[in-house]
Amino acid sequence: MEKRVSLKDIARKSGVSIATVSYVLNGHEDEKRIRKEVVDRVRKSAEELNYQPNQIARSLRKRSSSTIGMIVADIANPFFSQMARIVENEAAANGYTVIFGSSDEDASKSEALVISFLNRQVDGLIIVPAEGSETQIINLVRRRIPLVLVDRYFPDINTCSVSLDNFQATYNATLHLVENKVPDITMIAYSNRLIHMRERIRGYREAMKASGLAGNISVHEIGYSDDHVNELEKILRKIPAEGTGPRGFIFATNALSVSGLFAIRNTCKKIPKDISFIGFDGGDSFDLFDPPLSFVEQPLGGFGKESVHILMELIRGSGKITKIQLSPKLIIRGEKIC
Amino acid sequence: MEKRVSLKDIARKSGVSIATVSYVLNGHEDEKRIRKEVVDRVRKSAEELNYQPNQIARSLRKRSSSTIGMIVADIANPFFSQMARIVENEAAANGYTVIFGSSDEDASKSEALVISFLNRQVDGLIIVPAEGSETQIINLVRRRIPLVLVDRYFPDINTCSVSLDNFQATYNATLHLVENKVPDITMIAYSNRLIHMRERIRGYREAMKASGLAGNISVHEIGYSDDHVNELEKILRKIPAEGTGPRGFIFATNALSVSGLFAIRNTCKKIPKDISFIGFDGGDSFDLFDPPLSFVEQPLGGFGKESVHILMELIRGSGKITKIQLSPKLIIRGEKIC
DNA sequence: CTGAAAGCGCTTACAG
DNA sequence: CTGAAAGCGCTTACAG
Repeated sequence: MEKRVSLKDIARKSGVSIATVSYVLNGHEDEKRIRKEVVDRVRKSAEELNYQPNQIARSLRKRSSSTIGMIVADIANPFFSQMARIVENEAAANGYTVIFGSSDEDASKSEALVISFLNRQVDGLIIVPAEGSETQIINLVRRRIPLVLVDRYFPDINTCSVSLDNFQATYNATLHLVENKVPDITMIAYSNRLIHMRERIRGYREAMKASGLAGNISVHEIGYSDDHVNELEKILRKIPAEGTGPRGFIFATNALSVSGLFAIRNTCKKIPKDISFIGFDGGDSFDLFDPPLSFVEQPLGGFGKESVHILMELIRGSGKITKIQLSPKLIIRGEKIC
Repeated sequence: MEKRVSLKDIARKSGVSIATVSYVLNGHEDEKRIRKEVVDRVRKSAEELNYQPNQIARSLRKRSSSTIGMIVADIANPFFSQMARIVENEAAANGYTVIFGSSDEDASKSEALVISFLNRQVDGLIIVPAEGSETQIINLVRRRIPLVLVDRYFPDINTCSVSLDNFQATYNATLHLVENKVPDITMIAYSNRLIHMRERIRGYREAMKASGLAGNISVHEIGYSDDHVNELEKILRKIPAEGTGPRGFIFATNALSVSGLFAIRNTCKKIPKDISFIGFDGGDSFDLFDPPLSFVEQPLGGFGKESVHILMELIRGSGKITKIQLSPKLIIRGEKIC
């Protein structure tokens, strides 16, 4: 690589000190009362030399890198990559760059990323916490690292967080099916202790109870590393061929919803005749279905914007702990298009 | 944030100089012939103080940040987010962190990202170049910045690149339809001067000519910012109701393929009865279709791995320009599942 | 065997 | 109005 031009080069070229150049280029010429003539000379030199500041040097000196770290479960997953895109834009609007990392829902991978990001002196972290990552989160809180948890949080740890009202999400979804005379409703979830999953399951259970269907409660918790489609096919095959109507299925995540669609297709069940389907998050697969499928919509834009917004406040020094819970929207569809 | 422990703290605690601590912690204790006893003392202190190196300071001194910048069109697009994930993993395996940015296929946004990343002293760049970004790429080459272009490249600019054999991809796809007695084949592409698009279109054209179907050549180039689905619906509605068989459609990108599926559904055309469909890249939407849809498969893993691999070589100082062209795979499916 | 010292490229409190 | 100087936390050529 070529040698880069530094403040020193500009200083030499314009016959002033490095300090003066720094003041001018950082817009402190007024408070430092630099002569207009000098200001112009410096600006011109910087322009001519095509000066670009070395952010690393600046970061070291300012003890702030204008970088934030974001840890998601898997950046290849559309739910997270869409969120990442919004975070990227919001951060850029605030003059920040984002480093991303994928934890694969694994606490030790997550910890390695946290350490790597902190060593790179990120100014703050946005984390989709993995199961079992309580210790590392507590550690961050203790060290007063600006931190926002998103999608999930730990009820016992006092941190900023942006999450969905997960209880309401599945509660509403369940009620919707009940109102449509679907009494046999199964919830498909991950076997995961994290709050977002527990709340989604609880929402379903409470709605069933409230509808007098406590006896029909049926929750399947699938392991993260299981063969989802295969597990779901097993469940679907157990449905008696002649029932009293469609059987309801509510899926607790987008990945499970899509696996559900595969299992339904593979077992030749039909939506809506055999199955009343409610997925989680949107996606082309839901929209392309005819009739388009119903789902719980998550406010992705809100997740991204709020988390950056809160993090910026924390970085600027407000010690305020903000916990935001966004409302889900139940998108109901059913009209056949063709 | 708490004050971090530095080499100085360890030096004081173990009663040696900062230099010695640095040597020990960087594994130079043998070549510097540090006494075993001192080595142990330093290691123990570092451990006890829970020392974490400040990468920013190290980067400034070493003039290398162990960070690479990757610019894609849109990280929210699964094609790019999947590639990003592989790049993340490969880079991590080499001790590198990745900063991502989305250009939205806009040369000026891309340039802003390039500048921002260089100011952050990235050691190299992996770029999915936007249309019209030749100048900035030439600039990078001139400055000898380690650089790998991926997905597309500029034939007139001598850079490392990893791309698909795009000509072969659509050539094969077209021949496949011809062999299946589908003579009326339309190519749906972006109106874009970039090589990957031109080659995909050329592959189709040449295959048509080679099959004696030059008279049937039909290419639709859709603007990036147009309403794709709407444009495609217009095209589909022009197909005469009673034809001599299905009409072939080959889509030049994944986004276009998915828009195509929406347009087909919206106009109530049926695959495979009315339309022989060949998409680009995989995806749940293709797999969920019954029968599953055929498509040109891109070696995403290869894109990610090769680009990081080549970039690492460049960073290590090999001046070798490597241009890799990966082979597409035509995935043909058609058996109805239900 | 070990350390003093220079220096990476900045910013900023302080002096004049 | 402007600059000398210290210092952010490291690495490394050099001296002894």
